[in-house]
Amino acid sequence: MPEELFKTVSSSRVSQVIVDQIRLLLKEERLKPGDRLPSERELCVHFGVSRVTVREALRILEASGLVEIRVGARGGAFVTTPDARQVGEGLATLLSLSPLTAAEVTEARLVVELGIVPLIVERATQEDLDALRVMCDEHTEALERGEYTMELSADFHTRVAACTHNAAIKMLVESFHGPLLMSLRQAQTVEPQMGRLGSKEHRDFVEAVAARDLDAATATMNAHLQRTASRVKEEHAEGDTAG
Amino acid sequence: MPEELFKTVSSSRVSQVIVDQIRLLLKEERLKPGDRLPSERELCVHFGVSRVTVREALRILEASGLVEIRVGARGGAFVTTPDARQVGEGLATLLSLSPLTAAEVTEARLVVELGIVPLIVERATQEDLDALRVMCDEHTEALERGEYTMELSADFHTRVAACTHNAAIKMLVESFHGPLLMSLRQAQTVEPQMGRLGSKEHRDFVEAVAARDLDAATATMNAHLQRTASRVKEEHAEGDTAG
DNA sequence: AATGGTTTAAGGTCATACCAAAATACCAGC
DNA sequence: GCTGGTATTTTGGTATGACCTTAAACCATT
Repeated sequence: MPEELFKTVSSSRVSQVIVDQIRLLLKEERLKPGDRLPSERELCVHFGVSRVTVREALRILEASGLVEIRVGARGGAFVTTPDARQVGEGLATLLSLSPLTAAEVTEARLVVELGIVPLIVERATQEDLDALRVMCDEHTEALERGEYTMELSADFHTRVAACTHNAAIKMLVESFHGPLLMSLRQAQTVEPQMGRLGSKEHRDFVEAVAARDLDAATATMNAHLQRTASRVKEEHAEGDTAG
Repeated sequence: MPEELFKTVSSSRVSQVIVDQIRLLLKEERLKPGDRLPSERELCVHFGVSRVTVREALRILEASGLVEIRVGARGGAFVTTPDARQVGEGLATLLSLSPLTAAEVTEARLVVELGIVPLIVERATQEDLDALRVMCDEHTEALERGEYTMELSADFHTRVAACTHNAAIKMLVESFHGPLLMSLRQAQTVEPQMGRLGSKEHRDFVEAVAARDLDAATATMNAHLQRTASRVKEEHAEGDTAG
């Protein structure tokens, strides 16, 4: 008896069916960001299910980052505009719970951030360069005041990624520097000389990009990232995999 | 009156509080993959809330890919082992709804898959090479039978990424080739000569890696990816950004 | 005009009941 | 003794209906 005759009876949850329907509407753009779904009670009669079921569906959609739920009059479920921050955050959440070592994530980061240097050298606009230079100045000042944090460094790397003018890449790098993933790395405080060196490398990189000097830019970024990587490794005392 | 006296009362959702608590247990590894949470009714009395609330919390955790819910006796919420497939899927869901163009994603993919070639050349084991060769043979056969699909190609790239022996990178590449993201790209069917050429490039790449020839491996992969990229671009008729 | 209460629409929570599915235990029949 | 069906129990899934909280809008008083 060919068992292909019987399609796996998917007695999936009613709430899941509702989720799928709404998700489909989103995909087909029949629901656009900012739109408001009917109220829970309206959805009940619309789908012919109880409010509990509708609410479960909304919880799932909310957890997936597809809708945002506001209470009060004029409240309801609103389709969210999917921004990079959210995507990166969701990614980071899963990453932080997956069995990845800090060394692995750092290496992945190294590949990406080094791989995009050619794009940056090629595409960075004057605006990009100005913004980066301003950032470097601010960081120098923060350093003087002893207020230089990893977060500032992360901001720099994120802004650099934006120079590719590729939203996917920007998103990727942002997720590497996301808040949740940052907590993975213990090195929140930066020793003064460390920060000073890192800050100088940032500035050198910007100038190399400004000069459209791919080799110099790559070399600078490479040295910068390798130094960070080795720090992560020694912190975790498992620096025996990489050659 | 100094208004700092009053701290903003945060009356977040009860279900969210429960989610946070369980998430914390996961993060602290007091709950490990495979563990089973108490039944819904037990959680009710434990948290002192109603079953509806507990269920909403479970829906959120389930949607986040942290637990899996099974029905029946001995059912309940089980902590999932976070695997790459799941991570990639969640990522792809958001990506497919974010305003990323296929061209952008393709470029990001190009950066990553090209950037990891040095790692692969350095780290690929004999097992890796054997597996890749077997894969190439199978693909050739599939090609003869006219059964060569994009999925097979995706499998190859995923297996290649695994040669880095870095779970983060493997996960990243997998997410690029995930099922949902695949649906973004229309090119599901592969024209015979296209598949033949791609398949040959796969094989050339493997041999270059086997010979530990970084330049050849990079060049081969680059050509292969560039060809794919240009196809995506022409399909979307917006190939005017890249130089 | 500004303040403060009231209405109203919406989500948030609770309690109870019943249904469905899955694992187990048990029991009849061969 | 083994097989196959049936009952029970455990657990999630759904439905109702009620009540509370929030936030916006509306209105009345000063």
